[in-house]
This record gives sequence, C-alpha cells and structure tokens, in this order.
Amino acid sequence: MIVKDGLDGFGVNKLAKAAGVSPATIYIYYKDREDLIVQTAIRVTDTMLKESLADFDPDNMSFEEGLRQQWKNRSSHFLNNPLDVQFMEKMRYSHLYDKVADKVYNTFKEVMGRFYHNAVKRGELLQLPTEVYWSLAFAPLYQLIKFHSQAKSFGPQKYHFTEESMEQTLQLVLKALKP
Amino acid sequence: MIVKDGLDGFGVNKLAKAAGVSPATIYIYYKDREDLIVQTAIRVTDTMLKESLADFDPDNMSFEEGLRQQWKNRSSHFLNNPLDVQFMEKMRYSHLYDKVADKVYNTFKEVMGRFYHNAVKRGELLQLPTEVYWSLAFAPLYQLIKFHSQAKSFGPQKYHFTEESMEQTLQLVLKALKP
DNA sequence: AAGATAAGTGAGCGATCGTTTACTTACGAA
DNA sequence: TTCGTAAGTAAACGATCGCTCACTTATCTT
Repeated sequence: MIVKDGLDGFGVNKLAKAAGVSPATIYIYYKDREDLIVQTAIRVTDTMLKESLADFDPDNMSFEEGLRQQWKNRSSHFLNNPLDVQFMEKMRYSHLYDKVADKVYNTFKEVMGRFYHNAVKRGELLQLPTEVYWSLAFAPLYQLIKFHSQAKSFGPQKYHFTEESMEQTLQLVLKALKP
Repeated sequence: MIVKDGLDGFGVNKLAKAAGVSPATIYIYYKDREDLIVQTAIRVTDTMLKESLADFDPDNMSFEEGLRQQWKNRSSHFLNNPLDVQFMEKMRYSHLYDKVADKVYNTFKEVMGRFYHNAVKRGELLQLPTEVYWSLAFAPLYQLIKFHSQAKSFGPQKYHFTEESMEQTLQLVLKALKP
C-alpha cells in the first residue's frame, strides 16, 4: 500500500483484536491489508447485490414493480446492515473501489440492463443516457438511506427514513422516468 | 482525537511538508489536527455555499430558474475544485462533519427554505417532506458529479458529465417536482 | 540601541501503523 | 508412535502518526 486508501479505522491490529485472533493469523488468509479490505468489500458488495435481486424478475415485471422491488431490497439490506453501509461508503471513495467494481458488477449489470431495455421497449420508461438514468433511478434512494444513517446530514434537523417517504420518493422518480 | 475520523491522507507531518513549513508551525494556528480539519472544512463548505448562491434570488426567480442556477453553481464549483470535492466527500462520512454543518448551514438553510416556500405558494412545486425534496432536488446532481469525479463508479464504463446530461437530468427532476 | 513579544524551526517524543519472525499447537497419514 | 503439515500465536520490527520541546529569528516599542 503506497498511497493512502481512505479507510482508517480498519487497522490490521485493531481488526485482529476485535476478531479475537493474532494479527499474524490474518496474514495466513490475506496477502496484506489491501487484500483483506478488497476481498471483504467484494464479499459485502456481492451479498448486497444478490439480495437486491430477491423477488426481482427483469423479464416479467413492470418497470414500476421492478424498481420498487429493487428499492425495497436495497433499503432493507442497508437498514439491516448499517456497518456494511458505513464500510461501503468509505470504500466508494477509495481508489481500491475499482478493484471491487470490476469483480462484482458484471452479472448484475446484465440483469439491470435487460430490465431497463424491456421497460423502454414496452414504453414504460424514457430512453436515457446511463448516467442520467442512474442519477434518477437510484440516487434519491441512496440519499434517503444516507439521511437515515447519518441522522443529521444537513443542518441540525433530523430526517427519518420511513416506508411513506420512500414510497413517495419512488412515485416522484417514476413520474420523472415515465414517458 | 480519540476515535478515528476517516480522514487519513491528511496527516499533520505530511500537510506541513506539502505546505513547506514545520509541523510545529501548524500548531501555532490550530489547536490540534481535528481543529485544522474542521476549520478547513468550514472554510471550504462556506465558500461552496456562497458560490452556490451566486446570481440566485430566492424571491424573484421561478422554481425552474432558481434550481437551474443552483445546479450550475454547484456543478461548476465542484468541477473547478476537484480537491474540495474529494476532501468534502471524505468529510461527509466523518463524525467531524456535524461540527461543520452546525456552523455553516444556518444562513443557507434560511434562503433555501424561502425559495422552497415561495415556489410552493406559487404552485410551481409540490409540497413535500424535507428529505423527499432534497433527495429529488439535489441527489441526482451530486450523483452526476460523483460519476464524473470517479470516471468509473459502476462497472468499467465511463460516464461523462456534460451540459446536456445535466440539463436533461434537471428537466426530469423538474417534471417530478412540479404539481 | 535594548528589550519584549510574536512567529517559526529541527529534532524527537510516545503511540500506533502494517507486517514479519520464531515458535507452539492440532491432527491426520505412515 | 512418529512425522509432516496446517493453523495459530506472542512479540517486536521499522515506519509513520499526532504532537511538543527547546531554541532561533523577525518585528515592534520605547
């Protein structure tokens, strides 16, 4: 590790103590600290993505049904695994993240791409550049989750992540994305 | 600093060397490393927020005009100051961020609140819970900026932040937020 | 010119970082 | 039973961390 990875708080000695093993034990299973972090992130991300596809059928769901299922899966996963959120958010701003994305998103991209194209073909969804689509379809959800996990993210006021606010936000997103 | 702050890469010795001064000099102007970071983040955030209000008039602009101006100001600021983005993104996931938000967002919140209420009163904007409004009004923009600053944030594909994709995203957001 | 004060420095403190070394234990194969 | 190997450990290595100390230099007052 030549460059800092932006992931302090995940020191090898500290993790070993928390896991109740010797630091040296960690180096039996991982090449070095970077390998430990990348492998863990891959595992966490892979689990999240697999969970996000639960009860999701890209070929036999309307766009609204499919997107709602994705939102439900992702939100419940992150609400149930707040430590994963914390870890992955730090990870997302580390240069190590590329190594995770490269390994993990392939199958997922294929499914989501099919879902997108089916919806466009059925006339339920605008045809959009990928970055525009993602900024609308998922960024609002992640903002809600972030609000919730931080409790106060903008000024002293508290925001709560509820079923209603999620559904309301989803409805607005659908309104934006429908032709 | 008892708990890790998630801001490695900002070591005092390293910053001192980069600034061409002795580490001891830093402690003339800042109480400790945390003070240095918080004060810097306050200055950076304050600058960003002031720039985001350039040519912005919460009382004499339509919702569309006002939101577009905000988007333009924020995006151009972040595109011109990528190091600020990097620093603030790390900061946003540090527990130190609360100290920044408390000091900085007050005047800004007042202006944005007025802008919001004016637009609702004129019937240009849906009345929404704060977290829903913010998730729609700004999260998509920040997602675009993030895509740009990371070059690849989701899989191997590259996304480009262009005037067109920003304007297109803004149009969808407006479509969602208008009654 | 002399003294007071502010501003800055090099060297290094103790603590913690990632990592390795030398060694011990557990266990199936011969 | 003995041997080979895999799994684990305590201890500590050099490097770097945040931070301080003893000291020098620059600036201002009288």
